[in-house]
Amino acid sequence: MNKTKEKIFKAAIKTFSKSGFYKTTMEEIAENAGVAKGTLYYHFKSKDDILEFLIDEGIKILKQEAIEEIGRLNNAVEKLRKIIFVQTNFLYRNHDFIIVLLSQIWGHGEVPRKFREKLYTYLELIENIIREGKEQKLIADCDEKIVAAAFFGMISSILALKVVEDSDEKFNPQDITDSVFNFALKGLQLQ
Amino acid sequence: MNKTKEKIFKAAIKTFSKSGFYKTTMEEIAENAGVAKGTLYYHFKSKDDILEFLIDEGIKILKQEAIEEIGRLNNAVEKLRKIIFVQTNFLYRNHDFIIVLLSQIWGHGEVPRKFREKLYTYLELIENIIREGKEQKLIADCDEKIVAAAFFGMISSILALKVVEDSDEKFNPQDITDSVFNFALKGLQLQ
Amino acid sequence: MNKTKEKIFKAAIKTFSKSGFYKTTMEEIAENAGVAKGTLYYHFKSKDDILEFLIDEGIKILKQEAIEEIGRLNNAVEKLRKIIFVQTNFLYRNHDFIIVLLSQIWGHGEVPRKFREKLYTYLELIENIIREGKEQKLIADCDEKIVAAAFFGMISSILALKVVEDSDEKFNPQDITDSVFNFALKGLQLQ
Amino acid sequence: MNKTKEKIFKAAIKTFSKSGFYKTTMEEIAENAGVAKGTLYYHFKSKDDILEFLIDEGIKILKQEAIEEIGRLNNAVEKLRKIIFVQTNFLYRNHDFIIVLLSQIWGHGEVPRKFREKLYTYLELIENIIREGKEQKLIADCDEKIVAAAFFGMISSILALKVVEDSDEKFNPQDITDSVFNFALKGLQLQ
DNA sequence: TATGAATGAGTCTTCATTCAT
DNA sequence: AATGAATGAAGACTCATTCAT
Repeated sequence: MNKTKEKIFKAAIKTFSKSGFYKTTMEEIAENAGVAKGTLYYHFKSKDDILEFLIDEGIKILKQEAIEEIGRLNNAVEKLRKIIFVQTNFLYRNHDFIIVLLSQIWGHGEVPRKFREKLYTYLELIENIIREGKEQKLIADCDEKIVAAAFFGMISSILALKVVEDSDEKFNPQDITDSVFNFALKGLQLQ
Repeated sequence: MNKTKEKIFKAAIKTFSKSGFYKTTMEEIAENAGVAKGTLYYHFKSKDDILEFLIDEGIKILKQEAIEEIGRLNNAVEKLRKIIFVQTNFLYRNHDFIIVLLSQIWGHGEVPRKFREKLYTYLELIENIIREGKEQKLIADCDEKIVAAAFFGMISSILALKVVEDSDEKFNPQDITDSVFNFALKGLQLQ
Repeated sequence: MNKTKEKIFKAAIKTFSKSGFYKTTMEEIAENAGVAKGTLYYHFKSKDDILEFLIDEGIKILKQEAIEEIGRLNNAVEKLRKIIFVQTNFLYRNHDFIIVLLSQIWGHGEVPRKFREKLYTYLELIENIIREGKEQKLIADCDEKIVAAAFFGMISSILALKVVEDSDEKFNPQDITDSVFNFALKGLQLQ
Repeated sequence: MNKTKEKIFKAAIKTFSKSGFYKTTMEEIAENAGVAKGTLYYHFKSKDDILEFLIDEGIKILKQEAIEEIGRLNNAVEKLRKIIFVQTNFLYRNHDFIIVLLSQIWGHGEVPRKFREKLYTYLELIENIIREGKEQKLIADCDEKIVAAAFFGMISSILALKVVEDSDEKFNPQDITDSVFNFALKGLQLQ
């Protein structure tokens, strides 16, 4: 990704998350990127194309980070803790990305469907860990697909609802990871 | 809500969930409702107004159902199980609503913020139950806000991702409720 | 064709012939028609659609006039004289139309091809007369298709080149008809 | 005309005739010429300039060929036959040129007017021959301007309508010349 | 209550042209 | 001589909204 394209990329994420995809105009993106409107079209086919590129790129990076961190571990439970941290941390650093993503993946249309497909490639990582954990007798019987969806939705909601709202100082990736890990692994119920 | 207004209301939910709020035109809503475009403006101030009405109505009903079901119970854990069921069941019956909601609540803008405020009135129900459970020594120490957000995101994601995608016959509200309840209360880890 | 559509129709012909199809803006057409830009799109799908409608309509009228006038006659040579007059007269009254038509029918593209197809339905009238004349032993052996194309091109050129250029008072439909008829029937050569 | 300029020239004719002047982009011309977009501007002032150059060049060559061929003859009727052949043959070899020309010379605008002026210098050749023929008592009384326009329109139409459409094997310059000559000199009417 | 023709502000997109290299 | 990234003016088109009937 060359210099100009990256400026556009960053401006687009910021602007989409601030105003939403549809209320964002190409004019605005160009302004925020410090280039002329026509330049956007030199680097991207269309406004839709910017969105797709942005979601592609985001999920790709999230997946890469997850794969790298998980690779070194053997224990499925430890992998889960790690993946919670990676996702939390990534969304914490890129909360604009998660806002854009969450605004675009729902619905019956062709576009949200396409974006969900991309997301699934990430969810599969989680599913695999769950499956592994069940084989290792570390994780209880459950439907991996449901659990993967639950993980994604849980973390994203927490981050998107919270990050957007308050800027609570104690609201940091490590604390959230701990909360979510406890919740997800041990459950809420006192034994 | 009179007959015509209800026709519009239903057409709007269906159309928003199918094409998204922005790609949906007033023309389309009118067509699907079987009325003329002008009629929409007799019953609603604007397109935004239809959306707001629709989200208001949805959250109001979800809350009502939850309050009714929970009212009879004392045990916080049972209340949680119930609320999982109510939300699952509601979203199962009204998956178009959750699609619309999930597409609109994220972002820094004034509109998503307004909708989040409405959602919070529902999340508070969950927070209260958690708090109650902690007092009853049934539920472990945790951050209620985070847990409420987690519950909402978890269930919504499962429903929105699944319902839209496959039409798995065994994918029914009761099974999902059980899965989610087990997951949330006992955690994934084998003891 | 209702009142508004007709206003647009007339403004479009005038504007296209003055500035050419591509240099004409929808704004201009709207101004000349005395309506708002959006109104154009209420009555026509697109700028291309206006052009197509206009060419359809023009050729339809030209054909109707020709058929009406020819119907009463039996002699193929008289029919030819009549058709020369009809075409000359029509183009004289609608010189803006012929300018638009002649600017659009050439080329390998899909659009000019479509317009030529429409024109052919008129040229067939001429071909039939030629064929008839040959059967009646009034007209010499020749290729009808070539002659029909020649007739059309000859008359159109004269009208388009002349009408546009000078406003010669003696330049009237009847005189041109006589010239063309003499030229076409008797040829240039002195016997 | 150097090598690069000629590549551009040829690419331009081909592309203009294929897509029309307005739908043709500088990008396309550059691609078809195998050069970069900027290079077009090294050799031509603008897109309009390419068009003008191309029409200038075409008419210049047509005129040159006509003058050369006619020069050797004395008889006006033979000159006419020759000029029909030259024009037919030229347009047959350069049908892309005639398509471009015919698409650009009509209309009230400044540009088509300018191109018509260029065309007139060719039409004058025909007018002169007619005038000469009348003096030689070989050609009947007629309006030279009208006849010249008729000749041009007739031949161009035949070529442009036919050449573009079918690739009839018997459709060759010599046969067309014969048809047109017979038609123009002796007329259609059986004596 | 309901209609639908008309509106015009707002946007995406195209593309000829420029210019530093 | 040639390149191609960058520009921004211009234009087609959309669509929420209005209003006379």
